[in-house]
Amino acid sequence: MRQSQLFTKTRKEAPADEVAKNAQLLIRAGYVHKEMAGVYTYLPLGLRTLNKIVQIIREEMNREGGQEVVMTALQDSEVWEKTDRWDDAKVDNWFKSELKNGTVVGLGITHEEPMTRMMSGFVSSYRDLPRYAYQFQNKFRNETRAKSGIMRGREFLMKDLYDFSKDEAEHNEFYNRMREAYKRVFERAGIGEQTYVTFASGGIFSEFSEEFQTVSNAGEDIIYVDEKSGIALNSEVYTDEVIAKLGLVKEDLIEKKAIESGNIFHLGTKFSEPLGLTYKNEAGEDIPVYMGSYGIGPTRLMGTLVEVLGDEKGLVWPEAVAPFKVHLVGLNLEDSEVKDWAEGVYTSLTGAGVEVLFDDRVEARAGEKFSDSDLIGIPYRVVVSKKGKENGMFEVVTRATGEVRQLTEEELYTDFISE
RNA sequence: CGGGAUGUAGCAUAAUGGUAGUGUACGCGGUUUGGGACCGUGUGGCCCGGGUUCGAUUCCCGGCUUCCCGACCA
Repeated sequence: MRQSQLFTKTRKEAPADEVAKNAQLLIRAGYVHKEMAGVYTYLPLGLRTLNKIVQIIREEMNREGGQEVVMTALQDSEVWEKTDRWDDAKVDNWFKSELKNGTVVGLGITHEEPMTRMMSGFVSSYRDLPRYAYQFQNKFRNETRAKSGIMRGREFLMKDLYDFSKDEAEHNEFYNRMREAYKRVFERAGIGEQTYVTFASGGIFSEFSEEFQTVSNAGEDIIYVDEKSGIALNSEVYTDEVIAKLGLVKEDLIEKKAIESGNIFHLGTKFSEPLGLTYKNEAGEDIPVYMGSYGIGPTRLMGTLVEVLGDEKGLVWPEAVAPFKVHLVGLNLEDSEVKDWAEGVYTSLTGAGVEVLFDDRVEARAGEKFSDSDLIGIPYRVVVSKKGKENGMFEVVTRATGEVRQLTEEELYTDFISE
């Protein structure tokens, strides 16, 4: 993509109404646009990154047998009344509205209910289980206080997967696979090292749920980490009893702030029973389906990456989620020879399938281009200039480390295309 | 939802009971050209409603907005 055609622009100053690092940098770099408190639009660069995150998650879900669907945002209140999650006294963050005929509807806060009801049309025998369905879908939550930029919004993208298993053992087997899948997601997104599987309060079907907590000062949660074992506890279950049960020693636990970047949960028959999702076993008996839920918010994950990896100059994206792999920065483009050379490199790289953002702006000065490049945070900056043209070299800068290399055109192609 | 702030140009800010200045961005002219360079010039603005007042962007009341602290976050 040519930067001269990109409709977004960078800004030197962050908006006064954003304090969160993620919002400041993402807005300055032109990745997101704030519509309202807690509601952000994803712009061309931001959407590319968001889609990369989504794709990583999708691949890992598919690998474990997940089948992708998209459920509706608009929700029928009836199904939620059956599980007693419609009443404002029970769940207070619904956006509610009604149809012209008076039927009461809401915008989905999560999708256990409709997913369970929908599956009841397809599951009737033990032969139909287990099954796994998931989606990427915008959730709406009428939070009393949106904050932390894109980390806690009123409308946000969520991946939610549900497992439909015959019994607890079958569910647990899948749950364990999901834990590993989640680890792979965070690893691939570039924050595996900072992300801990964390014990948290469970629910009626299990003592614990597990959260994926990414250590960051921007976090809202307090966790206690045992660095030797890599086990962590959420402060909500930080008791002597739990510590002993997990075989940990209190003195070894280090308190840290962390962002909840994912969650896996045992649901048991909490939804299948009230919604009538049962199957016939081999003896012909009706048995409620045993369920679990698995959530990751791609938009929150994007914010987490900014919080954890961004520096004073701007965004720093891991290659796997960067909007482009290469930021081709053209200097001295008023010189037609340099321009032709830069265009040739752009054509060669893009022709070989390399994602390139080409800063082809003729009027912008070098300093501005470098600052923009740092802010936008693409992993590799390739500088084409008159100086470089004269000795046949490109300057290649790695954004994350600041490493600078001088490569010939051939070395450049070897480096970026061969893999 | 309780408490505290806030609202001036696309963005960031200043002053002011007599209709507002600066930076940046943007347009034009020129000098520059590897880290947001410079000179000149121009366009562009007081959240909404009510009250006080000869006169309100300014003071008062209400609303809304946004932010912060707390509560909440299934």
